[in-house]
This record gives sequence, C-alpha cells and structure tokens, in this order.
Amino acid sequence: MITKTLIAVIGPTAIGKTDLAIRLANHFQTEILSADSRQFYKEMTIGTAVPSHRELKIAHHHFIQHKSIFDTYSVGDFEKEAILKLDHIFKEKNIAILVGGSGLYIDAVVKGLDSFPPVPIQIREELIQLEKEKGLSYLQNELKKKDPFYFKQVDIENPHRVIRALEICRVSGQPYSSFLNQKRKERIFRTIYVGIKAERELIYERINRRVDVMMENGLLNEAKDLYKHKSLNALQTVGYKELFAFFDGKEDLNFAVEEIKKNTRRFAKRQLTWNRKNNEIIWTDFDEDISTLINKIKRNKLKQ
RNA sequence: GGUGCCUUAGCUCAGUUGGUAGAGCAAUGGACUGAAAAUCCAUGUGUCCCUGGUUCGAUUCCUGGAGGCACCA
Repeated sequence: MITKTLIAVIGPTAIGKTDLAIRLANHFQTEILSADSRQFYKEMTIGTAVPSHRELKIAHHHFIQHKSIFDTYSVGDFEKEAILKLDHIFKEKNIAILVGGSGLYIDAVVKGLDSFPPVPIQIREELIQLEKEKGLSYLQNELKKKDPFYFKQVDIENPHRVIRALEICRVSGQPYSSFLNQKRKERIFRTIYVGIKAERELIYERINRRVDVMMENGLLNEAKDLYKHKSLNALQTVGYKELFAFFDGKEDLNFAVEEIKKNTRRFAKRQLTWNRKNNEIIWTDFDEDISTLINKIKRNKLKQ
C-alpha cells in the first residue's frame, strides 16, 4: 500500500507557484523539489526568478541552482536525481512537494521516462551539422529507413524530435521506437496535482510587471556577464536571448524588453496547453485561501 | 476659415476597373519521452468611419457629415 504522497504544484509562469509551494511545505513540514529547467543553473538568478534567499530559508529546496550552465544536464538525469532525493525524503516524511513550470520534468518525476542508452555528444553535434548541410529532409529520410514506425507518428517537421530519434537509432542500432512504452515505472508514492489558475489577462499583467522588476533588479548586467556563453543550451532562455540580441546591436533595449514580455507570455500559453490535458488537477485560484486548498488536498487523499 | 490627402482585422497597411476583402506583426488553439523558458504544427467575419443618393447590387462612384494629417490663410 502506498502511503507516500507527492504534491505537484503546477501552473503558468509568474502565477505564484514558488510562494504556494513554500506555504504547503511549511504546513506539511516537508521539503520542496524544483522541476524548473532553468532554475537548475547557478549562473542564472534574476532572469529565472529563482526563489529568494529568504524563501530558500523558510523551506528546504532541492534542485535550485545545483548545476552550472557548462554542465550537460537532461530530463533523464533530473529524473534519476529527483527519484533518489524523494526516496531519501520519504524515509522520514509522508509528503513531499514538487514545483515547477517545466511540464516534461514534472512528468518525468511523476510518471517516469523510458530508458534510453546514453548518447555521446558528438553524435548529436554530427546530426545538427548534417541538418545544416543537407537539410531536414535528409534526416527525415534516414529516420524513415531506420524507424518507419516512429517516422509515421513523430512531428516530422520538428528538427529536435527527428534528431533525438536518430541519435538513439545511431547509437543503439535499434529503432528509437523500440525503447518506447517500456513497463511503467513503479513509484513508491502517489501524486496529487495542485494547479494554480487565474484569468489570462491577469497572468499576462503579472508577467509584464515581473519582467520590469527583473530589469530593475539588474537583469541587464546578469545577461551581459553571460553574453560570451550565449550559444550554450542553458542560455537559450527567455529573458537572456532577447538581451543577447540587443548586445549584438540587432535591436534597441526597449524592443528587447518588449520581446521578453511577449516570449514569456507565449511560454505561459504553452504551459497552459500542457496542463490542459491533465484532468487530475485540484485547482486553486491564485488568490485563494491556503486553508481551503489544504482541505481539498486532505479530502482528495482520503478518497484514494 | 480654405485646399489637398487619409479613415479597411488588436496594430501597420494592401486591395476590390461596383458582385461584402487580404498580408505582415500581434493574438488564439494544438503537439511534446534526455535541447523543453527549447522545438514544431495549425488558425483571418472585420458594422471596409457615419449618412443619404445612383445601381439589380456600394467597402469601392456621387452628396453631406465626423475624425486625423499636411499646406495655405
């Protein structure tokens, strides 16, 4: 019988996930795992809206700024580390909090990903180079030959998907799809999703305001220090890439800031889309009283 | 006050020799198994400023009006 519970706090960016997670962690006397693919990096602070020192003190957080932008780090790595951490926390506690805006990373912890062989970075680099030289259609043809089954279902226009599938084919000599749908991973906990919601207009207002605050807090200098590393994967990030374009002299600063706001809004929209297909969410309004939510959570726990 | 030009999608504008309209951007919907704050796909009904007239039919032509811009007084 499963007695351990993971509370996954989800919702679009800037809606107050950090704050809610901390309140829940305090109430249930437990710790927080962050599932935010950009807050992992210690070099990025202002632009990722990482929890403040004060917030980190009130509740014990994991996976906040524990990596460097120079590390290679993937969802698969994160899944393994997070599960180890949860095993550890659940030795002492019955509840843990998972919070983050990266849907795939949440899913990796809650449901688990299939296991794939490790891929040396040169293989991906080769494939990226191939796409540049011969075009996506060349890679599509290779995938069609090596994994016709996956070729039919994958978004064939999406270079990331095609390259990922091919790197697995090349490394293993097996079709990518042969690694999919392995036995569902056993988890020692069950998950309760808590989703924060608000009117779209309000979310967008909060985003716009937060970007202004980031600029007041020195995002420009933070980005300037990272400019020389702009090609790193971790820096393909809203709030940085737009300022890099400004440093390149491609646009003026006001325009860049507006672009950050726009791209953050689009990011929030994608997060909403991701969460919409999840019908197990306990919803709470962004300004709802925490005790109401805690009652909902307790009722839900008893139900199952 | 006079003359000229403009008024079409949220924004900037194109267009219809009279048969109710289309681009870019914005926006919206969707996908997502180790790049995921990434990447990719899809989506254009709007009193064509208002009023009257001509016409089988007006966003298009004509009259009058409103607003904007420029120049002249």
